[in-house]
Amino acid sequence: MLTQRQFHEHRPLTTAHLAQTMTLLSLSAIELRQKIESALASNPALELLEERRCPTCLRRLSGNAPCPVCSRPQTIAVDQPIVFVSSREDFQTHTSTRETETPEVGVPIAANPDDLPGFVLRQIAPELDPADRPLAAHILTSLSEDGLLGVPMAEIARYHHVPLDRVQNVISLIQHAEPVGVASPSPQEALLVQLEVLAENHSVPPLAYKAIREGMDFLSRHRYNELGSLLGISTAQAREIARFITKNLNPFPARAHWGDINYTSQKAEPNTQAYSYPDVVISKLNSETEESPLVVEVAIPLSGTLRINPLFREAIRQAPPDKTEQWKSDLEQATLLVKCLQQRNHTIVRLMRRLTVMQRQFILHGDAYLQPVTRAALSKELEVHESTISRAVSTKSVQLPNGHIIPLANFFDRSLHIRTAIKEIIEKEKEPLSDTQICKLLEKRDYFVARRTVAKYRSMEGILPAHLRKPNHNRRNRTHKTSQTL
DNA sequence: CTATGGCACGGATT
DNA sequence: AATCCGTGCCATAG
Repeated sequence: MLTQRQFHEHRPLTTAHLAQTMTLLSLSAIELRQKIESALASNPALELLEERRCPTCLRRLSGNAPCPVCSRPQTIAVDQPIVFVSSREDFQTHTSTRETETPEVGVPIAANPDDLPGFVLRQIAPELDPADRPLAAHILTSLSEDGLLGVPMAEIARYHHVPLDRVQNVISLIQHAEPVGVASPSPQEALLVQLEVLAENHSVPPLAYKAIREGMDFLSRHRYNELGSLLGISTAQAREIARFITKNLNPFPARAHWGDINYTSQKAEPNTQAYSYPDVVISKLNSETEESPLVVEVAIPLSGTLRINPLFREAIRQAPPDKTEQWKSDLEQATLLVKCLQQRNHTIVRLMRRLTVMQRQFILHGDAYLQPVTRAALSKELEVHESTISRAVSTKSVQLPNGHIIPLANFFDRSLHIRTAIKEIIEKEKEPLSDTQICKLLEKRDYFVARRTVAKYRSMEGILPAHLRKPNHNRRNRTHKTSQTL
């Protein structure tokens, strides 16, 4: 049990406090913004202090501390990341200046999270027949919050007096822009488009298409045995497929990101989570050199610092008698919120500091270098309950120095590095290698997994068993990068 | 006999 | 407490 900090408030409210800390911790930056905004609106004791920028690097800072990047000690160890809380989303100003120069080229991460239509439009502009612009505009403004097409295609066609297939063409163009699958009429179609795009650069389980096309119903309900019999495969295999799909595809393109998807959350949750909005941004202090400390910015989606309005604290003494109770409780709630917020940030900062040290290689060099770390181990180190880590990790996404945005949970993926290693081995193999042989090769790279597991990963990646693979003399070279910055 | 896939158990995660 | 994931054991295919 963590005794955390003893708060010197006369009313500690420990249970309420703990409960709220938990909730706040599990909120992503976007959700947190809503929460704070509503608190600000309803509680006069809260006050949003103006944002403060570091005079040198223009980072937006939270609280009163000096800019941790610019005021760092000269002698800073390379493996010692600089971790701090930063107060608004547009870190992009200093990490990527390209964006402002060429707005046509959509760099996904730099998008304003509130402007999905414009973001997509910029990407497709070069390929879009100017005559179709109104169509595209119409489509993009009719998107639902999830990024699906809210109105029937026929309606759009009728409205503009154009043939249906022309609308279809525009939609198809839009679907292939980031976030892939937007403007699909249904989650199902969004998945299909994503799968198609994914298949260009990766191998995908061949049955995934059929699973989505025909087994969507089972898929969304986790009815794996039914799905299995539909596809003519075992339940376990069906689960593999489903796993692949949930892991790599997103039925609601405008939602968070590749990764965690809620098939079940069909309930009208006002989840306004914008697409690709990182909760944490990791960059290199000096992006030129290889040996450079990491800079980790934990996002607070507000421009400024939240605090208790000191005037309110004063005023409460002379409150009109009928209001004292109300004001008191306002003040109480406000302090609670602020404290919890601080604690949330504190926890995340500690978490990220430890995590970035352990996963430095992964952050810099990609999937193959991911260290297997369990949440449990980390929770022990940080002396918090494991569910705390779990909550903190599962809802958030991180932007890596290479610009990719991934779920923070990926930092704990126990199999990713092995899977990429297996893919590499098979890419390079001359003759088909059996699982056992692959297993041995993995051992040489210090990856110790059971032979059985190799088989699983292989099928997970949609790679056929050895006896069904072709001898690989001139297999296509793996020069495809997933998303070149164009 | 070897290579793989199915099933089930136990630890990790949520 | 329910679910997911890596593994061991066994059956089956070649």
